[in-house]
Amino acid sequence: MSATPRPISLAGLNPEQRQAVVHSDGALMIFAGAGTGKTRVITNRIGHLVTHRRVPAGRILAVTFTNKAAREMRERVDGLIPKREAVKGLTVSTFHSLCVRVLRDDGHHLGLPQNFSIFGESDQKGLIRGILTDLAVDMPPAQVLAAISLAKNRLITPEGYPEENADDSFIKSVYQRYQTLLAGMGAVDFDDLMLHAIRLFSTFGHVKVGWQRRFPHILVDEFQDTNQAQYTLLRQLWDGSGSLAVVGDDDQAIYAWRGAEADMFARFAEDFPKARKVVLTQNYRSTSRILAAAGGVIEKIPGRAEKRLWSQLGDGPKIGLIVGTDADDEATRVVEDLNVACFAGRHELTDFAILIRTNAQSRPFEAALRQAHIPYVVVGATGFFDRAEIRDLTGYLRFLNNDADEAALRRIINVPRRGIGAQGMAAAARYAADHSVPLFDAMDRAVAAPDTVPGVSGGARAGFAQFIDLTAQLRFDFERGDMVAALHRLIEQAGLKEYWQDTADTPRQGELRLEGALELARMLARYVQRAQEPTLTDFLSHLSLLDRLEDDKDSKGRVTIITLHAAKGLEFPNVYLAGMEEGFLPHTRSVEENRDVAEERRLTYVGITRAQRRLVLSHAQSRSRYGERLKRTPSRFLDDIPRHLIATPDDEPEGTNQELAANFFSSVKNLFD
DNA sequence: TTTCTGGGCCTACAT
DNA sequence: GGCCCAGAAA
Repeated sequence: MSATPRPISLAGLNPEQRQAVVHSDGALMIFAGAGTGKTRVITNRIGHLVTHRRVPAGRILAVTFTNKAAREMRERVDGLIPKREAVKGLTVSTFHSLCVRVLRDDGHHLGLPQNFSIFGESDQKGLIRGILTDLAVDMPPAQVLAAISLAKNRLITPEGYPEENADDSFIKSVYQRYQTLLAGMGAVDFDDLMLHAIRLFSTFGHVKVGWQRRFPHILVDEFQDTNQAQYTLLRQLWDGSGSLAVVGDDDQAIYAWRGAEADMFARFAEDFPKARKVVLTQNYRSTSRILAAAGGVIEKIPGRAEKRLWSQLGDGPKIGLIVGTDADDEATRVVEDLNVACFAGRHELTDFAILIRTNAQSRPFEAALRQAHIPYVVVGATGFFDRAEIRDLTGYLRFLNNDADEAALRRIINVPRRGIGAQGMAAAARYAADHSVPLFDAMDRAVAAPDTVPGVSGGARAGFAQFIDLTAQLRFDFERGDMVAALHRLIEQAGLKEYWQDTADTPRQGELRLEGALELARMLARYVQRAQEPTLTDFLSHLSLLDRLEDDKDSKGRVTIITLHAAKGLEFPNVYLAGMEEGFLPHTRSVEENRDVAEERRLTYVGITRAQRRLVLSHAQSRSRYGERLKRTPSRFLDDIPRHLIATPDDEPEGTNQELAANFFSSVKNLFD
């Protein structure tokens, strides 16, 4: 037993923050405007529970939006409580990670195998594409998938899916079939993680009670972006003993398209009428001008609950406005400004972020930064896991973990080339469907007894045989021995290394692929070292649940390019909000679909409030798309920012000429020191 | 006949 | 980078 740690000090907190931290049992809502010290409140609340109220850390669950946020929160709690042991057993995780844990432990009650696969977006699309092909319907899989995903986030089962019109009935039938296929493969998709956990808790009371007892104290970050499924899970998980604290900012709700409800706080207040309310309004991040600009944009939302943020950080510089003739010009001007500001203000490159609406916007900025020899990171763009070699390797790992995982099997069956094509696979699939056996069994039979599976050519049969031998050997390697060594053998001996080199466009690309593969091997090695009981299943879960924010390079000494959605929760001294024009903010899709532009307004608000000191808005007068030149108009939200906050060409930049000159000479001098 | 290869097209926001 | 289609290659 560890000695009781010394109670943490609450001296640095303002009165509202302190209320939120020391609130005892029951429901608690914390309205935390941008930059008002939300994470501080959560971590201090955890610290307070542990050190003042002697709650064992293992009884506390903190739910965050991303794994990255979870890791940061854990680190901050560690920093708060010097006695490490006191926080041992604390659970900080995302909803999805928590559900994986629940389902690995207790999913067998639902008939879910312990080694179930987790399907990502491309697996889902592949599955849907297959169904649509079977039904001879020509339709983009993404559209059907979006409908299914939205239904799941709203807790609508295939049986409960509406049949009001032909479209609904069609989606319903695809949805039903999709779920059957997933179940047959021992697989769940991302949304299912939530749904299955909910079903598990509602069907098996004793399982629910077990988890409830485990976490009497629950804290939820970014509560405004919780969807119906997540909220339901939360309500199942909390039995009313202990405390349930939800923290968030309805002005920063930007995930309605993912099934988050318009006003989660209102729902919470209805469900827990006795909930204590705390509102945090003192902003510790931004200058008054930035807050005024943000306020101008957000205040226009009809029916919004007014809360005025204030700060003591002074006016700061005026807000910059950069207008480019086209996307490249916008980027060039932004980078020029960034260069000067970095130099004049004696900033680090880390202090700068370029915020974009869509990933496609990053290209011109990357080009301009490269041209200026300024290092940068694009956060969460084409992720590590989208790379061909990584998908090949994880395909193998997934198949070895669960040989019913058809998506993985199809990915790797002809990698490296084994002479198996569409015809061979179609023949095997036909047999599998006719005889209700898994696809892999059909392949196995085609090899063992060639005549039983019609339509498989000699070449394909030889390929199947080769694949079966290889995976049998690999499975043995992974189950018996050192997983890291087994992965290296897979890369070296299964022909993948040669395959990646041979199919690369340039030798350099081949090298990069091998490096990518070795990076995955290092990730496995790190996992094996850290985990108490390393398993392939568990490692794969970790990989599936990694968020796109996590695989980014260290941003030290680099400018950050990041989407508005991914930037939520972050802050930078200098922020460029790019593409402030109709089409991006608000996005064309939100206008076309006649959706509420309020969410676009909130997204702009999120962008503005990332800035600590200097904010620059930029837009382009035209953009070319598919060779076409499109004229662009400035965003309507620009009109909502009070004119006097925006710098005119006559205004002095942050650094005066003298300062500029002084900095120049001192940096030249540094070169010689 | 089946697999392989090259070129055109397209791509919100993401756990 | 993936998908789809057309034509080359085995």
